[in-house]
Amino acid sequence: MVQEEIMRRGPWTEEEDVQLLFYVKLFGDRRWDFLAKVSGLKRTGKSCRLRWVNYLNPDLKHGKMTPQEERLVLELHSKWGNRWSRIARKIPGRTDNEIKNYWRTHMRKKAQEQRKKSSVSPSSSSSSSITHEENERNFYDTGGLKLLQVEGEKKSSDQEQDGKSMKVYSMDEIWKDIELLEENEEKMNKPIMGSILPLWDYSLDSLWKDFDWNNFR
DNA sequence: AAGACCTCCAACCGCGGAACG
DNA sequence: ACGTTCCGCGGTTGGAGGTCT
Repeated sequence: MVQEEIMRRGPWTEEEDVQLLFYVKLFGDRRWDFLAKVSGLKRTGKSCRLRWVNYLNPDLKHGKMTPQEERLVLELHSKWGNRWSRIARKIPGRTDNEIKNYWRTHMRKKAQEQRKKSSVSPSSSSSSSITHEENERNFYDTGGLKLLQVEGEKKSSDQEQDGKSMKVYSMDEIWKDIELLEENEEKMNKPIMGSILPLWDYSLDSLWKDFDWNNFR
């Protein structure tokens, strides 16, 4: 279609952000196709929604995950697997995208560490036919922490079962892992808490501040 | 100094399901 | 009941910036 050809894609500009903020404020964060049209933004409704949900929404926190949030993510992921939006709902101010990205980057690291360990002492996985690559995939992909699932433990194709979730990873092990991680971070002189990104805060704050809603009423 | 490699995250895509006419 | 539209989800990609060699 001709209309699709002129649709903008890629990174959002500040002007587009301001424009979207204005129209969301005006019409609410629903009916994204409509919003996209009336705003004059050459973006799809989908793109507008994504920008709002993942970035512009003032309820969002930005910056590094706190240890508490990390724990929650681990705990909830062990319960629900890759149900990112569901996990996000339990962690105020964080989006599914953010959590998903966090999980992929941090858990990949963990998986690699795990891999190193197991290659040093291969005895534990002697009966398994799973390759290292498969191990890594299982660890941070759909199965959550299946890698560490004890052989013979009941397996379920879908972990989605509200309160009666399957347990694949003991919380003790999770805490231990986190403590180790935090120790390492402290040794490397990296502050864990309170490192909110000033740059982002500045830009969005200024965006919200500079934008005087009253002028548009 | 510079090129290669890695990490992180914003944004996109495809799909399924809900809502609506 | 059916088709269409819209929304939300999970997976994936691309690029910017950082780190390593």
